Amino acid sequence: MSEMYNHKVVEKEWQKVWDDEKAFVVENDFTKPKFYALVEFPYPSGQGLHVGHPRPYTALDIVARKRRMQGYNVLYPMGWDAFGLPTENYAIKNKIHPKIVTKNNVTRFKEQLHSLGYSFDWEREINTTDPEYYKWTQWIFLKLFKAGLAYKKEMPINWCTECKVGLANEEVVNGVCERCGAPVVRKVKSEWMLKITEYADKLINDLDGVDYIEKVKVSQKNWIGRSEGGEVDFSIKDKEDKLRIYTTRPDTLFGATYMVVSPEHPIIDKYKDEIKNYDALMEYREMASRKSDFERTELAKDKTGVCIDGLTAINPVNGKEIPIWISDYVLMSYGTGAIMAVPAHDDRDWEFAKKFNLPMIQVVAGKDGEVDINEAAFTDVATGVLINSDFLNGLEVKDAKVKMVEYLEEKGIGTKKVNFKLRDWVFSRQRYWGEPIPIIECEKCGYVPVDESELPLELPEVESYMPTDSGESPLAAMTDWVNVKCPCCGGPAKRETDTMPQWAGSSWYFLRYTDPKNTEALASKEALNYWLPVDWYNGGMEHTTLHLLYSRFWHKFLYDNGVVPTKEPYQKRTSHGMILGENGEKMSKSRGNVVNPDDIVREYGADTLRTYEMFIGAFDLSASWSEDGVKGCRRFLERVWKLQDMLTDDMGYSKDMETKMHQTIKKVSNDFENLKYNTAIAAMMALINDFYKKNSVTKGEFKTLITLLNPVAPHITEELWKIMDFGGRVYQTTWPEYDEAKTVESTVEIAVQINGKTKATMMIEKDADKDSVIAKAKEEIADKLTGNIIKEIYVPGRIVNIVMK
RNA sequence: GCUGGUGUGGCGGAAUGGCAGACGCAUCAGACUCAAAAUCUGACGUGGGCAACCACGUGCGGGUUCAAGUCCCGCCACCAGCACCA
Repeated sequence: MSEMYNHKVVEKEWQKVWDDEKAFVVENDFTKPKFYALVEFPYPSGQGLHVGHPRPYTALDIVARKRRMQGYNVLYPMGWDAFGLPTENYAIKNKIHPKIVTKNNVTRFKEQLHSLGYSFDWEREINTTDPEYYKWTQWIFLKLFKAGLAYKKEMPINWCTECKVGLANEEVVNGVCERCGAPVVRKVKSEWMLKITEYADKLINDLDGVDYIEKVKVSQKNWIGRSEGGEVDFSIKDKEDKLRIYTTRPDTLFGATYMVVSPEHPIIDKYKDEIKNYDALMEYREMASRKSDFERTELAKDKTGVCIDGLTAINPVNGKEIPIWISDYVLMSYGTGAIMAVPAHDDRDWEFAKKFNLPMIQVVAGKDGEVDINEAAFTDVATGVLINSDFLNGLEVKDAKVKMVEYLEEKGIGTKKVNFKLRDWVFSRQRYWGEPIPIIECEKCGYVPVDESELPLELPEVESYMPTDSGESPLAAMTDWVNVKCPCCGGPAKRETDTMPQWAGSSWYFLRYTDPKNTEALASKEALNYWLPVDWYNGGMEHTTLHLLYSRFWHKFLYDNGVVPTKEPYQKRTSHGMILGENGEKMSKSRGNVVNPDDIVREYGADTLRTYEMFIGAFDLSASWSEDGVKGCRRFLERVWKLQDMLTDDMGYSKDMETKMHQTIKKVSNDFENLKYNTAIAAMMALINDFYKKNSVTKGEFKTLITLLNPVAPHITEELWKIMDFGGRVYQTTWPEYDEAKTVESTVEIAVQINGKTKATMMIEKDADKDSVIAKAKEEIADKLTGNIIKEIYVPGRIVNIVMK
């Protein structure tokens, strides 16, 4: 009898062997086919690893291990996205330097990951807070600056009242801070911005060439928000100036009955003296600016506004005079900050017109059926036909749009125009624990980049990391560090004291893994040419419009500057679902449903945890934790272990198992590549159930099973391999092959149906001809063939269906 | 409101248009045991029947098809993301 399986001993033992043998250290051997698998590197928080982390890590570890066995040179690296607020806050609270906090957290995380037996190449470990790493983050920033894509701007920013830091639009969720949940208010500050909008078109178009799961592509496209329309100039009565608007519905121009400009629109100040109700407008503007984003959206249902008394616009297509209003539903930051209002065909304009009793003109009719614009705006572009619109009458909406734009261009009063929702990236953070922005501000020379030779510009040691209410970074108090000579003119100058956001270091980390110790460049050309693009990148959906978009932007910029060889960083992107608590709710301390992976590893073993997380359900859907499920997976591994006691010496497959073996190899091989880990494991469970039924397994069958299972449960399978004396290691063996011909049974059971309902089953030779199968089927159900047979259907190897009346 | 996704036993979940419920969990029974646990074996959608068998079953209502969980049309519920973007 075999000994009991002791995961504590076995797992430690093999983790040490893999380390000693440098089993997963990858060389830049450019002659072998490469496979670059990437998972999002974690933020090393004080809480340690969560059971959610192993799900994606195990999934790609399985693929990485399998691909190695298939002869690929596999890069599967890991590192630390270690700048960030929680570390800084912890440091402030406990008066420990963030550097030390980070180091401790990284040590803990690394031990935990190590205990799970991942095949990461730890010699390529990177850390975004390492000056040798962030030297290149700063280098990329300087390149962006020199290319005019980094600029400083006075702007209202999203200010988190709790973190005391400016946030990117993407970090504000429902008007509160994504991280701490405190309200976000507007605050005007001078901030570094990155012109991601310059790449808006490429970021959308190049999605066509990559293999991302559909929902990621869709949400990136929605976030970038490309819309096609036109800009039109409306004259202002008795004035030189024109009021330019943006619209996606140029076809409805004849239906414009008033205009609305944003409360901040410059036209108001320009004609201050002629506007009779200027004070009222100012009051409205003041009120609008005081509202937080949250309040603005909360109050969205109720439209507010003031009519400008003293200015009148003229509709350029029919010369009609129409009033100009201000309202906060028109945003200065999108389009031109002014719109033409067509209440009959736009929901927002309709609400506004209803509230202020403004006229409506219907210019689009339903193709068939009446449309009552007094009930609601008619916005259906698919079926609408133009009316009351002079030369557009009778045209469908899409043709009318084209014709109107042609007309406007011809008359010189408008042009075709594409707009995006995407805004430039707010890149400044008023914090200590981030990459210093390598810029010096000189009164004479303006913003001067730090010379490349001085990189990395290291974070100075400061006394206090406390953020300030004034909105300045803690670095601002470091006068020795701040006051420098201008590299340009030698005069007195000051360093930038804002730091970069956490997204900076993670925007290019996958490049560094290809050549992590390079001191001359962020990575060598050879390494980049060989390894890029990342073949398979898995990460959370929550990063779709943040990290994923930002890193694609940086990569495209680097591509345009000849630094990287591919347009896109990632060839394939998948996303895992969340792991919920036993009660089906999100795991959190306050809900008391948190499972600690260390406990599971201690009690059941890493292999069990890995197997369970892969078996739990469809990879992309969220799944609830179940300790009973964990036990079931442990039981499965023990059943594999105990197969040792039913071995026969045969190194091949037994005759009755041959088909099943080939089927299983095929299923497992395919499922591992297609995120169907649960069914791959189910297939292996079914296989060993067969061995148990026979109480017998050949050495050949066992060897194949061990190899197939190895990517999921690497420790127990290495141990079994050693006990069996199969030679070498599982990780060095080759992946089993299957013979397609042998995956098909020679005799198969098929169903016999009458009118689609199964009445019997029977065994047939797989290549028996139709007539004999049907004849046999009729015999099988002879007593039930009571009516007239209309049709006889035979789907080879599947089913016979007799259609009867 | 818009976009995407999901809906199948007591539970987690399987099913290239071809025998719905693989695999696992829980439950029940048997074997082993003085006993329990563990382990092994078996049963396990619902209703009816001693039975062989019959009927009904994949959120709801229609449709296509010899055949629908799967395809089409119309709904409902839940989850996620976006949301005054003209």
